[in-house]
Amino acid sequence: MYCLADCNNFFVSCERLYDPTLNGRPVVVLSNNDGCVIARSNEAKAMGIPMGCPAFQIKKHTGSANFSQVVQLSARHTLYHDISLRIMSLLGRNCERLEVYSVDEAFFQAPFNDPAQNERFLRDLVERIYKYVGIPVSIGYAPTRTLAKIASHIAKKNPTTTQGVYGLTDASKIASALEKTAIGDVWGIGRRLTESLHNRGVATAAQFVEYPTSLIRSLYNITVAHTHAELKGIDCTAASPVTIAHKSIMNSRTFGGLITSRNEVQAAVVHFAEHCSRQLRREGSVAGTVMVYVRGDRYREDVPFYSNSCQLNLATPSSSALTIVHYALQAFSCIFKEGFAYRKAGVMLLNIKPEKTVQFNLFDKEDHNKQNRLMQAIDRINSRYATQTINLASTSSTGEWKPRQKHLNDKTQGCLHIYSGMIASSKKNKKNL
DNA sequence: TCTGGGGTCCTAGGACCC
DNA sequence: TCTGGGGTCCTAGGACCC
Repeated sequence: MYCLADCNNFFVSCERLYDPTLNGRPVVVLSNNDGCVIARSNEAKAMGIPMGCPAFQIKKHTGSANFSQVVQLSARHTLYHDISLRIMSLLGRNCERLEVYSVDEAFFQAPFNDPAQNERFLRDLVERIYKYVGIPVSIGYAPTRTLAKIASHIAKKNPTTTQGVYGLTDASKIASALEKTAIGDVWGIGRRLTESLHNRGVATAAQFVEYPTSLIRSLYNITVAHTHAELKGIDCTAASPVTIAHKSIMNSRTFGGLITSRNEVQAAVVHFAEHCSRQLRREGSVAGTVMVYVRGDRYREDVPFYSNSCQLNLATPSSSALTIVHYALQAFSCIFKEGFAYRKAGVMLLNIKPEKTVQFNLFDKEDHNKQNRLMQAIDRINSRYATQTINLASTSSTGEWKPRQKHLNDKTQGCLHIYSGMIASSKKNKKNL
């Protein structure tokens, strides 16, 4: 049996943890640059604010009377990440074969064969997460991951009857859940597939399951066939590895405004490249390819649009910031054109492999070791003091490219310091967790 | 005025090989 | 008139996820 633990309205719940005045109010958290809605409280959902809605369109959905009630907050991803780590580590200590799927979701195996025992164990888990971390969580369990997803939705939508835990444990429960699940709400069925299935008269998960497997396979691809099988209770993901190394690492931002200065866009690219290389080192990997892209504003019709990307292969795979930045700058100079206004840029690392598996030749090896020691020293200093204590000289800029964050919550400013204190003090209670 | 960021997997089609 | 067949590898683009 697969269990799925899913945090309720995660980013909003994190904000409420440090600012209880947000409880009971319609709250939305906005993406970088305060662009789109990426999390909503139940109250905000009830007002009809859709996920991904551009911030300036919120009013259209709520009406002007309700709009004044809505609290908009700029995202604080560092905080959310830290809270996520606490939840995941609590789950890891209590559950078998934990697979962290995203910042607010994780799969694990149900510990018992008996449904009543599982139910008790999972309810206790939900209570403990709320007690020790303060975040409400829903847990669903079922024979496959896709069904566990549906079960967790049911738990989330019916908190009073389920107390946050719901199991699809027998055929009749599964059949009734599939009938009530719209096809577009099934994990793996997105907008395009929903449209296509609607055209074939398939509106619910139950109708989808009725479709013959051979027909699904001939009309769609293997991924859709897997989703189809999983809804029937056939596990298609058992062979997937528990720990998954990244195959690509990306860092990019939409700028706070339109930028024409070469220096400023270049500073952003250097910043992204450094950030990517830091993550690469954390994972003990090296990259063989660096890709850089720049683009204008796709929504503005009054300024000429330009978009381009360049990919370069490294002579020897590396994780050194010096090397990655060097190649990123080379790629950047191939695609940057004066006379255009830029709105976004990004760096992507590809051909990633574990450092241990790479063969260096004698001369590379020496250089590699030298740079490695330098990077380790810089990483140590930055992790001890602050991320930007030491950085490359080429990153200095006026910061014009940095995204806007107009809606940071004053009450959660500095909460990371409080938070570190909580972690330290919680160590005393470790055996209770 | 204002429209995010970071990933994965699959497929079709082209290039190339014998 | 008739212009192979089978295989691999790579890439771009589409679709999906949170």
